[in-house]
Amino acid sequence: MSEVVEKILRRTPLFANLTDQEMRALAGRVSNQRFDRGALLFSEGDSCTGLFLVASGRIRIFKLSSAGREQVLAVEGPGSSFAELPVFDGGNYPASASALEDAEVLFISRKDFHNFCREHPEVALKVLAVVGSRLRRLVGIIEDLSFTTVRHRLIALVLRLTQTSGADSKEGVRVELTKTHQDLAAELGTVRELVSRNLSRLQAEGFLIVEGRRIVVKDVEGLRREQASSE
Amino acid sequence: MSEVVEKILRRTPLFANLTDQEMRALAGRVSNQRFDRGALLFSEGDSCTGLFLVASGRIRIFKLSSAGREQVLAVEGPGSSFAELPVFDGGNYPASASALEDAEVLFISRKDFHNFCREHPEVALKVLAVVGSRLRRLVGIIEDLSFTTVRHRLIALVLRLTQTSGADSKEGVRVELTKTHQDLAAELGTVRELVSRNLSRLQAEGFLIVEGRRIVVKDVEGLRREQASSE
DNA sequence: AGACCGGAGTGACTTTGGTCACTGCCTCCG
DNA sequence: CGGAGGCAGTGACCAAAGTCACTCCGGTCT
Repeated sequence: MSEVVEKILRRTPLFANLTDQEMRALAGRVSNQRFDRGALLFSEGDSCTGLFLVASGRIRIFKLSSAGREQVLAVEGPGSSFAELPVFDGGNYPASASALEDAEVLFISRKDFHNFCREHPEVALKVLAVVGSRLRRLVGIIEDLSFTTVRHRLIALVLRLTQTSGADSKEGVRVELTKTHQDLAAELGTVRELVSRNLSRLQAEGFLIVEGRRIVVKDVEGLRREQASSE
Repeated sequence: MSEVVEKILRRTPLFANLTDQEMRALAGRVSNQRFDRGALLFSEGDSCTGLFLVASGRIRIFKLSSAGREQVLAVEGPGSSFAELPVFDGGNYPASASALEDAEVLFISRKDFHNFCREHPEVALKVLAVVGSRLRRLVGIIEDLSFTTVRHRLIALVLRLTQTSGADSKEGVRVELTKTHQDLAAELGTVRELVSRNLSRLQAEGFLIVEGRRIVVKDVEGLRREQASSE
């Protein structure tokens, strides 16, 4: 197992450039967990036991409202760490985490990671950098929620997908929605119905075609203009 | 000047328990700036030159939308640091900062602070703790924006004020709004008019009395119940 | 095949948020 | 003293967000 763990550690930016020896020391303290799709890794308010690293699959970090609505804060893929922060400020997890797909996750206990950072100042600085980008993302979410509409956010999400996983075809850029409308709603900070309606409206306006869980974007430029005009 | 600077540094949690010698080394690298009420310390997108510490006054960190609306992310008082993060991830400031009151601020350049953290791993860990609570606050803002109404947030703000700066009187708890409705709106993520209207409504419902820029909360328990019922 | 279930689409409606325009009220200042 | 400018309150709208209730569809389990 240890070699596998080391391979994964190498791939995570946090630990990318440790010496072999340091790596081995760290790997020894790491445990390995599996989660089925949909499983809960921890809930908001749980006391923080340590740091997680994603080995495979994707993990969704989210808030749950008392009315049952969800707001996604981040989705972390292989190589990403999460829950770094409660490790340091000693508080509880501020949000919940669940597996978006079957996932493998590495785990380092609070104490072990703490000590490791103390011995390796560069790692602490790396953590700060990672946390910095996390903070930027949160600020971005706040900006979106505070200043824009669901329509705007949906367009942004579609455009992002065309860039990251779009496939050109005769009629436009083909994009797979891997998730349900429910999931999309949680990412956009709204409810299922509004996702559905707004997608329909974009189709009616000729920007894209909805084919079940696949979308063909016919007018990428048009969407860009739409988005820019409401900013 | 150096002694004054040291006194302030002692008061900021980040550097509270350095040795005298370390403190002197740090103090030598710190510069001192004054800002008038309303002055801009930096704007979103500016490249990050270093870390700030508040010596006196309060600093407002906020986002500005293209439509001219503001969303406050944090208000930092004496002893707090801000803009720690861009220092480490090398990016630009993700938000703007202005002085809510006349303020004195200490400044440490990116490079100096970076080096200092490298030499003093405990400081890096402290920074992580500070950043952790910052992240918690941002998550709280997201939660509020995504799940609650303006009314709810306003009630929460009033209740917070009664606790931190409320003065009991015959008719209820007296609270000073030091800021304009415009400012409150920016903190709540809405517009001036809604603050005004919601305050009026709370008054009509008998929870409080508005007397210019002062509020007398007549029914703290009632407000608590209102808030709980919509969560 | 039939039953069931989760996801999706949608009509009708309510509530909330936001905009515009205007009024009135201070306070500061020439 | 009188005007200017900033802040606050409000009525009349309008648009976006959210709710409820239902239908439809496609897969899958038995």
